[in-house]
Amino acid sequence: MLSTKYNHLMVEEGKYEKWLEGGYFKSGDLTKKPFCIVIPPPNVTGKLHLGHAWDTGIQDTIIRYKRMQGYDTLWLPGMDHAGIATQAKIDKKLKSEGINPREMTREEWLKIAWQWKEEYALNIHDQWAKLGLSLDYSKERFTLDDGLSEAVKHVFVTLYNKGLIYRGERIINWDPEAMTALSNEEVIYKDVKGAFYHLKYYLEDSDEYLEVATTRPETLFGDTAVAVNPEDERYKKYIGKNVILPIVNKKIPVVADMHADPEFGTGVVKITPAHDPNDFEVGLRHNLKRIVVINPDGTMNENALQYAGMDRFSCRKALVKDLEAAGLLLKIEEMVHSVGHSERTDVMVEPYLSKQWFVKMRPLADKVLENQKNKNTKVNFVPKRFEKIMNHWMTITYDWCISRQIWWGHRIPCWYKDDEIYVGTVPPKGDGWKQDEDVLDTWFSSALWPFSTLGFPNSTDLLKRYYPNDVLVTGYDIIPFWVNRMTFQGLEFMKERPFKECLIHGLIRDKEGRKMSKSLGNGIDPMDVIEEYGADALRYYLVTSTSLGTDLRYDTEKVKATWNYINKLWNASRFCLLNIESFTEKDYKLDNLSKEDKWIISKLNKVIKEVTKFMDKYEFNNAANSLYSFIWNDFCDTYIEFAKFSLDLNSTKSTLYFVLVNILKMLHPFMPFVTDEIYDKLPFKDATNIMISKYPKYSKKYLYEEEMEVEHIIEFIKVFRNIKQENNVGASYKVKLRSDFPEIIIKMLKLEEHIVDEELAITKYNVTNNYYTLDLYYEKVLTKEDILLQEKQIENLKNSIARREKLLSNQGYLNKAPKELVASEKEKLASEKELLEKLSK
RNA sequence: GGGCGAUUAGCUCAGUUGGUUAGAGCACUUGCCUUACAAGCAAGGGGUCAUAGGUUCGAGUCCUAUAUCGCCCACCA
Repeated sequence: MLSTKYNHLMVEEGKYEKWLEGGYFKSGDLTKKPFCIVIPPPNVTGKLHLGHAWDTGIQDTIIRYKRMQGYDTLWLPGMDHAGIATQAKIDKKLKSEGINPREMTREEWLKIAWQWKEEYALNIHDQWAKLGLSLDYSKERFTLDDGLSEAVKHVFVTLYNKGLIYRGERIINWDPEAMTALSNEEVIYKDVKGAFYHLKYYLEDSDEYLEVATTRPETLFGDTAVAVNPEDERYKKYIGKNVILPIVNKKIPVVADMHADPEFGTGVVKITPAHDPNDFEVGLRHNLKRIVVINPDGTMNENALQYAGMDRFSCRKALVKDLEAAGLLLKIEEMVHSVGHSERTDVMVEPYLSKQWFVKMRPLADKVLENQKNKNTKVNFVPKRFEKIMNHWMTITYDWCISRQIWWGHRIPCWYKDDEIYVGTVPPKGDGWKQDEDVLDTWFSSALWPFSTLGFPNSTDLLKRYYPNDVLVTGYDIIPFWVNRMTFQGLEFMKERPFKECLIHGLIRDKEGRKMSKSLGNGIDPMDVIEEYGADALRYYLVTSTSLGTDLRYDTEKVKATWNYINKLWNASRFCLLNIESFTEKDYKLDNLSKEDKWIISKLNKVIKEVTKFMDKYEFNNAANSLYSFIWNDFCDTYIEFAKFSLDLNSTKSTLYFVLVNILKMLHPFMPFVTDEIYDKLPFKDATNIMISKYPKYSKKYLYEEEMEVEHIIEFIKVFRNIKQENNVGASYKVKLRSDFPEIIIKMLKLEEHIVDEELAITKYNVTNNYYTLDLYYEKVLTKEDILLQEKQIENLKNSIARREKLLSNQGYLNKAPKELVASEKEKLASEKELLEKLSK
């Protein structure tokens, strides 16, 4: 039997192991229809956070629902090597141990990295277990495992051969901390206080100068021209002349280029082709030299003359000081401008000329845009509005820089020998070939996740059965990084969308609406929440408290409220179990049912219909709310109270059992642990475990036509209690029944000892809901307040009647409103009028 | 500059083809230890649905402006 109070620790203890032993998470029953979700692989850098709990909670809810509906569900687990992030963490750890990671050999370092990965993978497995996720571990993958590496190589080589991957010298975003190139998506723009430095660039052999404004004076060592707009009257005369580059004292030309905006700054732009993407383009147009002045680690190189070796920011300071001393600094204008920062290391990225590998995006993106126009083959976003984000990104896309100068990742399958280049899935034969040192962007492998995990590039049975995936669940923040890229790679290599539906949830914020972050110290460890309130409470709260796509403000009070809800379920179950302990399958029959039995079953039936509808639309909040009010209000507060008067009847026991089983099943996807515990205690059941039991189905046979009769009984009980309390009627009162009263009302209100036949000469109150009427007699003189109260009741009624009469006299309403609505309005009006008459007799 | 979202009770949020007098949890008031649950039960108070127009028989819901907050994208010499 269940203990008197819900104890989440005891309930959740050992359950996950039991599920694993039962093999319930395994996919592969070919007699069933397949349903597949691949997990967004968490990074092997650390612990799972609340966002993961939310994301995976949603997926497990879907998977458990589908599994109970009879699908062959594959929820494929896996992890991401997370190149830069993981390497940064490992390096940091090594440094803290006094080891310089760059002095290690690549092989030595990788050995440590794999140890790290094993350690963190264990953590993550442990956390998945705590969360109760029904993942099929027999199919688990890692982005760096052999199979996935094959897929990566295959994709790289194929795209290369198609001309969709190329190597070239471009301005890329350089992270001087991690010392690697980044893609545009890995750069986060932040507003920072900076300055506009106005410098004098003297014209050759002249006292005249051009005023050049720059935010990055230290790049002037790489200037190879200054540009003015060809239409700019102020500067037309200087075009073709030379200016003297300050400090460097070198001649550079004044060129005419549209890039210079006469409206912006001074209208004169210094051109540094090696350190600015726009200047790079200008340089191409004017055939300018590209001079790199910064080292990969962010220090100045020899081109910076006496500043060589200084950090880029120290150099800026020193240089400005020297310029000022030389009279070359006109003014410093403070300004706030947005500067790119590395997503992972948070240092300012440096636009940097460098030879990197790129994916040519235009043809791939066009395929996505084309495919999204086809209703039957597109990726369907839920909520729909997120489709625009993908479309927008695909429209404006630029080539994707995929090479990274780190060690942790897929090595680029390209070999060099003198001037020869070889790209292939296996190393070239012969001596002297040297493989490219770089690895691929982490997202290059993540982009293949929906099919690389299923055996691609081989045409496996798994791939045939589970691709495209049915659903992908992720946050809106990684649509550009991941969803977009999976989509174009899926279309390119599988000729089909990677998943039919893409569910987008929001971000978790703290109670004040701020992002959870380490620097704010407002992060919450899901494992602590599980310890305090249980995984069921956490999951239910996360999955059901917002509609998809919106952010969630994490509120401990709500987790607590969820715990109370589970405790309520626990106790209701306890009540049921206490009364059906010796109940057997033979006794279980849904016949000879009372009105109340039929009523709750009918209500349950409607809830099944509603919950199923909501679940199918992924509206978990609505599904859960509908279940909540049924369980708490209809089942616990009403039916169980009714049932207490007929617990000896088989019909009551059967009804209790029937309702309990069905609510347990519907709750199971949201709170797997506690529903398993209770289901297990049932005297008999339809499956060895609730997670493989059959999901409830709506059935017309449970409809109860006289449902309203019971509703009227419930309503009367409420009216009576209300009047009793509002009028301060104590324990001694009498009632005279004026209509036929069902036993259940008399029992519920405990009226037996209060019933009299005659009229009494004490305060009388006519209690009615127009279906049941009684006179309530009690010892009290009617005060002015009481009379006011009665008057108020009458007034409310009059107002309501007036409103309805007006509505029903409106010809437009009568003509256009649905018939049922009009009929029910009429009925209500009649009943209100009748009630008014009685009250004001 | 372009786009998206939010604005509903003191707080956090539902309200998905426009249809009774707008809901929930928490908080609040009153009365109850009624043997499933006091982490509970019973009853109650609390909202001009951001503002202004419009469409409609009927608007929290649709349209047009405006305001405030948040996010995304682009630009930023």
